[in-house]
Amino acid sequence: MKIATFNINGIKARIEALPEWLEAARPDVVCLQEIKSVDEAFPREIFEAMGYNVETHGQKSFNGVAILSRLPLEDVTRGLPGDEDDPQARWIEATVVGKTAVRVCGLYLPNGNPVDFAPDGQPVIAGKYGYKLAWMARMRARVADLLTSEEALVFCGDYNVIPQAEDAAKPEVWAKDALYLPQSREAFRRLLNLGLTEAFRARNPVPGQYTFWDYQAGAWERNNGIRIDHLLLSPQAADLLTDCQIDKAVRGGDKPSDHVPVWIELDA
DNA sequence: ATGGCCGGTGGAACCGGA
Repeated sequence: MKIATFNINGIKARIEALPEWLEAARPDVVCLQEIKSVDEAFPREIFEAMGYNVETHGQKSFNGVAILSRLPLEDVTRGLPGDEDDPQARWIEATVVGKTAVRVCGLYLPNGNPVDFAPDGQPVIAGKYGYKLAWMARMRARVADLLTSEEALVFCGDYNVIPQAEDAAKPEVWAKDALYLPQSREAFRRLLNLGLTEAFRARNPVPGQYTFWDYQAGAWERNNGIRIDHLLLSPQAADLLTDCQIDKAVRGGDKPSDHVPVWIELDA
């Protein structure tokens, strides 16, 4: 079972590039982030015609996540538990019914910038950065809850976290950024410490592998990237992991997203 | 990580992104 994550930065803008990649990569399941569309406006027919079941959790203008799957999807839920008043569409779950059932959670973790700093140099945990860290705490609670089921779990998406220095071409410039602050990286490690395996790092112990290159300042041409799109696996899913790759070439295609797909192969 | 972009909104600038 091939499961991918892809921040498409707008479904309307990627209406050609996304089907092209699906045709070439043929994932069984793909979690999309930043669909930037309400559910009613998502062009589901295009993907249904390609054999995918389509489940969306969108909103107007920003954010929005979706799951496309060639295999049946069951028990679809929308929204990250822990704050019923959160209007931002950043979380969707579904159980993929293959040889082995896999619970797939697609997520678009808040960016968190800009960050304010106190006179002592510490980041102020408020505003957008406060929302990011609170969201990560909510996610941790949801992950812990799901782990009690002992099923194969995949948490994939745009985490907006650079885990380590080797995951950025120029780590020094990110020192005061919400994607790389110690508090963000600690919260990411706290997720891993629940017992999750970060699929790419588990299989590729090489630095300088990125999933995002900014549109500005020739970042792609200079390979000035960061690795922020991740797939985290429960022990039951990690036992089935046979491969994990970044589809870097997608960034060099026509009208690309600023992110590229990352995928795993599970023996499931 | 900014000189340099892009997408969405709404019909011109502006916000949000990372």
